[in-house]
Amino acid sequence: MPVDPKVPGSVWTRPGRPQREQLTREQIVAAAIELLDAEGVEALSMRKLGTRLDAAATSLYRHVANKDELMELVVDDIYGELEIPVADGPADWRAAATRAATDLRAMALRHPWIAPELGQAGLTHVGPNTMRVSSELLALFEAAGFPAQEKDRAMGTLMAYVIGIATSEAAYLSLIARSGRTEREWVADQRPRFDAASEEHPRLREGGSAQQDVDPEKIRDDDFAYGLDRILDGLAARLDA
Amino acid sequence: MPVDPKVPGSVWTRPGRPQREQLTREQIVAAAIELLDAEGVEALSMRKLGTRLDAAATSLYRHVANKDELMELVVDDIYGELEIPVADGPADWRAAATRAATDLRAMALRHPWIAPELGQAGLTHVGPNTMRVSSELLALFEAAGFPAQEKDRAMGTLMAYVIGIATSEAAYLSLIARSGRTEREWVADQRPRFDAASEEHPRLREGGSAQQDVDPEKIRDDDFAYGLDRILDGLAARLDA
DNA sequence: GCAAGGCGCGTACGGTGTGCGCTAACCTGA
DNA sequence: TCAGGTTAGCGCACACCGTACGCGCCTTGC
Repeated sequence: MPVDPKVPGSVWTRPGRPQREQLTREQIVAAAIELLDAEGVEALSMRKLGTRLDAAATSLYRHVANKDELMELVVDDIYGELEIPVADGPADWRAAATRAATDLRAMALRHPWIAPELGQAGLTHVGPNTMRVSSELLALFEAAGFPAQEKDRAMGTLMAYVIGIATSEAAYLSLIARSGRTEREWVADQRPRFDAASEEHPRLREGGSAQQDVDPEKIRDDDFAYGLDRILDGLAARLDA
Repeated sequence: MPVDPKVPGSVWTRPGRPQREQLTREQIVAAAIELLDAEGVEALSMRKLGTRLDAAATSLYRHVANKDELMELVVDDIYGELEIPVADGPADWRAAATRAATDLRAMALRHPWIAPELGQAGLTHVGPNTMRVSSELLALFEAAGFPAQEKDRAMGTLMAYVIGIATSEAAYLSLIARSGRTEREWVADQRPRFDAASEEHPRLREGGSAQQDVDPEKIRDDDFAYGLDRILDGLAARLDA
């Protein structure tokens, strides 16, 4: 006696509201982000997303053209988390750029699945948040004193660095997360395998063994800061010339 | 009267050699690279790959644990295309680093599907070519004069930049390739849409409109070289200090 | 009160990665 | 030379995937 097949329109089964409140784009994007954060990019399927919203998979297509477009919306939504500082002039440019780059990396590590998508978002995604962030970053380099032909390149350099490093870190962290261990445990577990494999490439070992007892998360933070400083040094030198 | 179902062992149907020459890992990897170069990463399926090798999809699993492992092998194979120059000392370090970075970018643009994978190949992939390249790059930074604790970081900075920029470029070029136009045509086609979308972000337009008639490929080359020079400037400054 | 349009959904199609167990060919040792 | 064990290729099947299509309900505008 399945009641499921939806009896016509009995007032009793329909609680005033349309029984199934409207699906919205915002809802869908938000649920997709939840799912992505919780289970990663390969776990996101239209069916699972539908289930999470108490809807059929195909219902989503009324609000989103296809899965690729959904990912574009999702990426743009995440860009909304970013607040790019305003530089008042060359004096505080460097601090502002450091903060912007640090925030961008932090954003990518909060949502590790986003890193590979970030690279693709340059010219091809034109969502409002993506464009706002680009524009604000450009303003930052403009305030720094970069001439019109160079501010794009300077921004591109910084962005490429952050995206590159975040992609690597995110992949590494996802791997660890899937293994169910903490980062420290994982590093310790992998050492023998790593040592054995690097037997004929002794150079690969040196760096790591020196700081065997340092918190791996701090190492990553410091590595990022090191590269960022070098790049800002290089850009600053260009400004002075 | 289908002869297909493999008559027992008649000497006539079996031409001395085992009728179906052995599948090998190398063959599979080579065919996968062909397929990836020709049709991109989302077109690579075990079934298609099997067809290309006149084999059933499941036969591949005798030589490769799963698709992810296949991709690891493929990435390492591509790394084999790289030849990292040797730096004899601080004097020619910069030229060597420039060549290594340029070659790495060229490799990624020859095989656009590889860029997103590159980021993930850091610590998690330990193939022979990947490790050789890492080791040779480290040697390069060592010859430059970076102390032991810093050469890893210096290398990481450069690699992150190249991977970041190559990921963006590869995504952009793949998009264009799928559209069937040349890069120049595509850029021209997109301009109206781009202008409209950037109406409220005028800064986004400036950079592009100045060099409207320059070959877009040259622009990308120059942009890459610009960032590379800034980063090497920053690293060199560190060496001097 | 009625027509029209939007929306959710069931069904279905053509794909995907890959586990399982069969068969036939090969290699080994006696 | 032959028996036995090991291996490689394969057909089948399963559980999933993205998404096109068309039905029927509900809401809205008149």
